[in-house]
Parts: sequence; structure tokens; C-alpha cells
Amino acid sequence: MAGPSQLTGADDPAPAGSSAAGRRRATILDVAAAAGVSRQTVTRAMNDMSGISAETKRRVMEAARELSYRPSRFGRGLVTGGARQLGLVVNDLRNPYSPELAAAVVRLAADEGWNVMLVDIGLASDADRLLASLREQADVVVGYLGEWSAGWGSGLATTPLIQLDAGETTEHAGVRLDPVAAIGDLVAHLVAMGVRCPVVLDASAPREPSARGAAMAAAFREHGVEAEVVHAASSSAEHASAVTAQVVRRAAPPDALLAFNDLMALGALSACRHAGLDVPRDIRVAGVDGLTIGTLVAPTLTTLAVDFDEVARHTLELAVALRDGDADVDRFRVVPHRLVLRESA
Amino acid sequence: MAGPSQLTGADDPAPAGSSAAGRRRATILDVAAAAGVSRQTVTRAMNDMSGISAETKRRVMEAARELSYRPSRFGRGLVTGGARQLGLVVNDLRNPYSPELAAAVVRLAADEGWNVMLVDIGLASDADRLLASLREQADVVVGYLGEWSAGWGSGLATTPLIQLDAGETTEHAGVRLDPVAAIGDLVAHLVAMGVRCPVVLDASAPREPSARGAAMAAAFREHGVEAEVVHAASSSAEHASAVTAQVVRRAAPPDALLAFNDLMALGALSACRHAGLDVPRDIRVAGVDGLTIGTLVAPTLTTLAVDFDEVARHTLELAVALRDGDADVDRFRVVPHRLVLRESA
DNA sequence: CTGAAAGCGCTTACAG
DNA sequence: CTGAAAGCGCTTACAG
Repeated sequence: MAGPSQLTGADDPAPAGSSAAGRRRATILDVAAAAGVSRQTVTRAMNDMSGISAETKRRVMEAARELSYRPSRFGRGLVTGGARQLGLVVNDLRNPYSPELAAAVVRLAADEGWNVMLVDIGLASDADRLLASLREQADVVVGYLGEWSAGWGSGLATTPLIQLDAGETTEHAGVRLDPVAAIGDLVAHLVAMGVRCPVVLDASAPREPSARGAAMAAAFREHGVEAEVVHAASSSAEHASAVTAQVVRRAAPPDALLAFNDLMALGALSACRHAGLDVPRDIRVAGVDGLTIGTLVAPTLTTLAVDFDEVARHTLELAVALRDGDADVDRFRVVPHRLVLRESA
Repeated sequence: MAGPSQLTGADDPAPAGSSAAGRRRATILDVAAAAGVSRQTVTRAMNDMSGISAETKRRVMEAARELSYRPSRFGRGLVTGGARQLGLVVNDLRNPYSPELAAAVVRLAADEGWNVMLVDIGLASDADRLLASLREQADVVVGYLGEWSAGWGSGLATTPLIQLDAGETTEHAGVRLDPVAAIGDLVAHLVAMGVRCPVVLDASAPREPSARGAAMAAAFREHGVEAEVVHAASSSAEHASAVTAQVVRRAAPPDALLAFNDLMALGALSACRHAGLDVPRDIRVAGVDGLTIGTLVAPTLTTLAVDFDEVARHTLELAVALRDGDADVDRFRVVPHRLVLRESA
């Protein structure tokens, strides 16, 4: 069904079956015909422009409502240019890190007149299709691409990418987080408080420590303290909790636990509580990210905080520059973590 | 560089300065000209279609890269129809409720082939503009519109709306959460555990209780127990904590605290801890929402959980129906809360 | 106040 | 394997 559109005139193919589901979507020409006016008169009415009589406008709006007319964003965008669109890729919205980042980006983007399309690549069943759709719709894509960033450039149409997990050697623009200085501050504090047997609670599968875990161990080494690195099966609170439970049950338990991120630190805190340990008296615990949730637990969580607003600021700045093809901008930004001492360490 | 596109001819207004920033974006015709082919050959190359020689394709891609060509989503969308676009409006991404909802919606939307545009109306500096932009870009808008839902229909172009905070009398489609049965379960449990002096910790300014707070008080009344309703200045953990601190300091402190939501319950828990109270021995605490974070605190939080996947399912079903103009679908859905007993009550 | 024409950038048949 | 034509749905000048 949905007969061909005659366009310039003649017999409009009558909205087929009145069963709404099978009906071709009404266009500006349908409304014009129904109201007995020209298409630009419809445009005037729909866009609240001047130069149209109240009566005509009423008739047009009436016809539009009758036909459930909605202007096509493509038709309009083609001529107006349309709003800027930012694609934001996060890892897993259920890790509070993602929404705290997203909140900052979404807010600043709105202020700058960009819309934000959100993709959760961690929860996706078909990440490839999702990313393909995103790059087709967005002017610029920003976020945690992980392994997917590799094939980005090879694609057919090249949407600019801003990597948030960028290493030093990325080919794309990027905003990198640098915890090293803050780790130094934290470790100095811990050592000053008497910590001598720290454990680094690192994330995920790869047997070798993450860059972050390695930096933690290295910082202790500079103080003549050897840190043991243990790995959780994932960076979730649950897995962190499980590993912590094992570690604190040892004959010689650690006196500090540095987690890869706040979520893992919360899992560690929970395990310590269940083991009957007092934090920070028996063992000190700290995380990384600076999540708000860390202020709601007991004891409140010491952490290395990310300045999400700063990340968002760099992101939008880069997005604007990349969209405009501005080559003069510094494509690599670094935002340092900052030590936030609370009760747990 | 980037010569003007001759198109139908004559003097194209020359791309201004060669400073990239001022350059008009390249079109398919520019690429075609640069590669010495027709536009449909460019289409073939860009879209990885058959019927093009390897050498030609190479030349086209080369030219495209040279000109930083990116196909216009509007031009393409106009002819292909484009992907479905869902606008998701949340209240405040920093309340963990939002991301848990968003995670469910985003995941299901992706599975169904919809893109999601995210707007945080709570953090917005200019909600009206934001919503206007959203309704222009999205096929359907879903979320917590609050007061903004009022003027929705009066707008010029009417994008279908699915209200998530819909009362009974909404003119739009909606998915409503119904806590009443679960509140009954919770209160029965509390009374059975000996609770006689409960306090309902309600949200926000209006002096009269929220529907939810009223339902809590009513449920107690059915058991012959009178509940006092107190109001926090906002539904944040901080304000809930402040009010709780006052309440528990009384001569006759309550033996149970029912919070408007989990975030407030967490604030209450925190205040109880600081007051030296043991939860649940001295006082029982419960919230509403079923947030994951409730499993990470000590004691773990008893709550009335929302089935976010169920909400997402109804949402996508409605979105599809509204976009297709399908009138035969039930436009009002109800998802009940479910009591989840954990340690705090 | 209203309308006829041109054009935005792309893809889809259809010819060669 | 390649190209000329038509058309997607809208807005922006320009005439009347």
C-alpha cells in the first residue's frame, strides 16, 4: 500500500487504509492540499512565521493535526543545517562513573547547543552496528571506545573521534586522565600514616597490572615499600569484594588496599566490614574516580577524583574544533586526578 | 584548495578563507569533481556498493579523504528514511535512578534499532530550548517531563510523548510506576517486626505529602499505626540526612524511617550511623527505587524496586506504536514496585 | 498575505 | 563498470 506520491499534484493517493499503522507519513504537500494552500504557507504556519493570516494559519494547523503531520527532520535539516550532534560512548551506565561523566558532558553540550546521542557499548549486543549508526548520525563521537577505536579510521566515512581512554599514541584526538601525580600524593600520605603492607586491587583479566595499578606499585616502591598486586575478575564491586575477602583472611593481612576504581573500593569496603575489620584503623582503603557515592558510605571513601567538568570542557572544545575542521587546536588534552582525603584512608 | 562546486554552474561564492575553519563543508559533488567521476560513483565508493572498479574506488576515497568529506545525514536520511530516534528526558543524571533507567532504555533501544538522544532537564540551564531541539530531532520523546509536559501538545509540531511520571489523567501515553501494593507489603512487614512509631521521610517543598508519602502513611493507618510525615528540602541524600539527624535526636525517636527514594534512604542511613544508631536494631530504614547502590552500603538497603527492564519494554513498545501512528495499542502502562527485603529493615 | 521556483545533499532506479 | 535523471521533504529568497 502507501501509493506513490504524485508530488506536483493531481490525485493525492488518499492515505490508504485508515488503519493508521499502514499509512505513509504525511508530508508538507499533503497538509497543503488538505488545507487548500501552498507548501510555503504551511511552512509559515508550522514555524510560527509572520506573513500569514490568523484564519489561514488555523486552517493549516487543523489540517496538520488531522493528518498527524510532523515535519521531517531530514528535509528541514538539509536546508537549515540542523543542530550539532555529539555521540557519547560510555562503557557501562551501571558503573556510576559513566553517568557522572555523562552528566558533565550532557550539561555542557546543552549549553553549547549540541545534542547528545548516548551509546552504552558495554551493554550492547551488537556494538559494531551501534557504532556505525552513531557515526552516521553524529558530527563528532567522543568516549570510551576501547578496542573499537582501532578500526575507526579504516571505515568508509570518517567521523571525528575523541578518545577518552586514549593512550599516548592515539591517532585520534583525545582527553587523557593522568592519575600519576595524585597516586604519588596518596601513597605519600599512606606511608606517612604507617602503611607498610599495601595491596593494589587491580582490575580485570590480563595478568600483568594495568598502567594504573603499576603506577600505584611504583609509587610505593619509591618509598621503599613493596606493594602486592592482586587482580579481580572484573572491575565490579562484587568481584572486588570477593578478592578482598580472600586477601584480608590471610595470616598477615595488608594494612592498605588501593583499588583500581571507586566501585572496586566500595566492594572492598563491604568485604572489610563483613570480615569485622575497622576501616581505616585496621586497614586503609582508597579508590579512583571521585564518585559521589563515595560520600554516602561509611566510612566515606578516600579517592583520586576526576574533574568531570574539566573533561567535559576539553571534550566540547575539541568537538567544536573537529567539526569545523580547525587544525590549529591542540588535539591532546590531559586532566590530572586530584587526591580527595576522606575517612577511609 | 577545495575549489567551489560548479553544480549547475556559475560562480559559487568561493569558500572564503582557506583557513579550514571558514571552509564550506564538502559535498558529494565536490568529491565527484575532484575524483573526476559522477556523484553516484562516489555513492558507490562511500557505501561499499558493488559495481565499481577497485581503481576508481581508490581514487574516490582518496579524494574524499583529501576534502574531509562526510556524507550529510540529512541528505542521506531524506532518501533512506534514517534510523529511529528516541529522545530520553531524565531529571538529574547524578541521582543513580536516572542512569539505571537510562541503561535499561538505551540497551533495549539499541536492540530494537533505535538511537537514543539524552537530555538532562534537571541540569539544564535552558530547558525550553533543549526540549524544543529534542522534539525536532526525535521521533518520539520519553521521560520525566514534570511541569514541561503541560505545554507539550500546544507546540507547533507535535512529537509523540511518553510520560514516565504520568498521573492517572495524562493526555499523553505513559508508563506509570505503582508502589502501592509494595508499600503495603513493606508496611505489613515492618508492623510485624514491631514498628509502632514510623516516620515517612518525604521529598521536596510542597507542604502536603507526595502521593507516595501519603500512600505510606495510609498503609500504616490500616494497621492502626500513625506515621508522621516529615519533609526534606529536596530529594537529595544531603537534605534527607539533615532531616534525619533532627528526627533521631528527639526524646522519642522513631523506630522506622520510610524514605521517598533510595537516595534519601542512604542519606538517612548515614545520619543514623553518625547518631550512633544501629540499623535495623534501633531503627529500620527503607527506600524506594531498588538502586544497585543499596547493595553496597552497610547495612544493605531494603527497598521497593522498580523493574527497569519492564519499564523499558513498555517504553519501546509504545515508542514503536506512536511512531507508526498505531492507535490500537494500550497507551497507558503500569509497572508495580516490588518489595526487596535486605538488611536495613 | 500568498504562491511558483530553486535548491539543500544524497540515493535509487534506469540506461548505456 | 559508469553516468544522466528523478526525487526524498523541507525552507529561502523572490514575485505578486
